Amino acid sequence: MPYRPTPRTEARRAEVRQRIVGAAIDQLADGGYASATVQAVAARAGVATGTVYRHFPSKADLFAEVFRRASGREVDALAAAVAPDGRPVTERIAAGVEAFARRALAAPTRAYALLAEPVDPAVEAERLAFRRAYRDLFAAVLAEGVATGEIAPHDTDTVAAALVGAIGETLTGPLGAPRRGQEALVAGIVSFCVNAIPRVDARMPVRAGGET
Amino acid sequence: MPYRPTPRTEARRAEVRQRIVGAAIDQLADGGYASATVQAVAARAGVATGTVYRHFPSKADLFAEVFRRASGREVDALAAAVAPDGRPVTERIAAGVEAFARRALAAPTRAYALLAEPVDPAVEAERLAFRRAYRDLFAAVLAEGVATGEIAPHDTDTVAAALVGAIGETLTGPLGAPRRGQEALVAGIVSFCVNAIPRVDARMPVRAGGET
DNA sequence: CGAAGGGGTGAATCGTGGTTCACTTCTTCT
DNA sequence: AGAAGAAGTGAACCACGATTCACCCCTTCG
Repeated sequence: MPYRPTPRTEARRAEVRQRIVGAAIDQLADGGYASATVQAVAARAGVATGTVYRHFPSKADLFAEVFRRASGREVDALAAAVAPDGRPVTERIAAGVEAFARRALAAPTRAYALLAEPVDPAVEAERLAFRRAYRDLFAAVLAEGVATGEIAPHDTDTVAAALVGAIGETLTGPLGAPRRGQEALVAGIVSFCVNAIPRVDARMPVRAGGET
Repeated sequence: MPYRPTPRTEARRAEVRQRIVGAAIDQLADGGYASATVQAVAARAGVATGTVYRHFPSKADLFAEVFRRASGREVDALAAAVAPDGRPVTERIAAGVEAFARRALAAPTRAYALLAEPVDPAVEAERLAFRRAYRDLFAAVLAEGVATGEIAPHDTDTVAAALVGAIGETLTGPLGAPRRGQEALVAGIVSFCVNAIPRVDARMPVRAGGET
C-alpha cells in the first residue's frame, strides 16, 4: 500500500478546490455568468481545465456550489441585518431591505448574476433556493411581528416573496447600467417595502385566502 | 422584367411568416424557450428550417419578435384592465394586478418564459422592454392618482417597478409546479399590491429622493 | 411558352464550449 | 530507491443547435 493521501495532501487538494470556486466567483463578479467558461475559470485559478473536473463532476455542479457560496454570504448579511435585537420589526425589515439593496448596488455584476442573469437550468435551482432563503428570512420577521401584534395578520410568505421580488426588480433595472441617484433609489425601495407591510390599523380589501 | 412579387404572392409570404411566429409562440407556451430550437419551430410551422432564415436574419431576431408579440398581448390586457373609466385608481390597479396574475397562472409555461426563463441575451432586451412597459402602465395610473389626490405623492416609477417585481416573484415560484390555492394566491398578491400603494394619510419614512 | 427571379428545401457545415483521457508529475511508504 | 497510485495537464473530442447553400419548384410577364 505505497500511497495514501495524508492530511497534508488533502489540505493541498482542498486548497485547489477553494481556488477554483474563488476564481469562479470572481469571474462571476467580473463578467457575469456568460463569461464564466470552464476554461476562463481554470485559467483564473491557475490550473488546467482538466483539473476542474478532478474536483467537480460538471460545470453545473461547480456553479451550483458557487451560487450556494455567493448567495450564502448575501443571506448571512440579510440575516444579520434583520436579527432580533429589540428593534421594532418594521425597522428590522427596513434595515434588511437596505442591506440587500446596498450590497447589490455595490457589486452590480455579481448581483445581476445572482438575481437575474440567464444561467444553466441546473444552476437556476440554486438561484431559486437563494430567493427562497431571502423570502424565508423576511417571512420569519413578518410572522414575528404578527405574533407580537406589531403588524397586521397576513399571508407572510406571499408578502415576503413580494418584497424580494420588489427589491430584485427595482434593482435589476439599474444594475446593468447607470449608477445615478443610488441613495434616492435605496430610499425609494426601503420606503416602498416599509409601506407595504400591513399595518395593524389597515383595512385590507381581502377577498379570499389569508393566513399561510 | 419577367417576375416581380405581386400582392397575392406577398400575402402568401406574409402568411408563412405569421405561421412561423405563431409556431414559435406555441412552442414557447408548450415547452418554454429551452425547447424552442429553430428546427422545432420550423417543423411546427410546417416549413423547412431554411425557410425560417428567409424570413428572419437569425434566431434572436425571430424570438425578439415573438417576445414582442406575446408580451404585447399581455401589455394590452393590462392596459385594458387599468383603463380610466371612473373607477378609483386603487381599484384600477387592483384589477390590473389581478389580470396580470390570472393570465400568468392560466399559461404558466408561457408566463415563465416571458418573465424569468433563461433566454438568449439578445432576447433578454425584449423581456426588459416588456417589464418596462408593465411598469410604465402602473406608473401612469399611480401618477394619475397622485395628481387627483387619491393617493399620496411618491416615486411612481420605483413603486411601479416594485409592483411588477412583486407580482413576478410571487408568480414565478408557483408557475413551474403546483396550482394549489390559486385563488388565495391571487387574492394575496392583489391585497399586497393594493396595500403597498401609498395612502394619502400614510406617514412614509422618506429620507431622500422623491418624485420622479 | 419560356426566360428571369423569388421562395422553399434540408442535408451539410460550423462554432462554441463542455468533457474526456492518455500521459506526466508528484507523494507516500516499504 | 522504486513501486503504487493520486493529482494535474491540455490537446483532442464531441454534442448540440444555429446557420448556410446548392438545388428545385413556382409565379410572373414578354
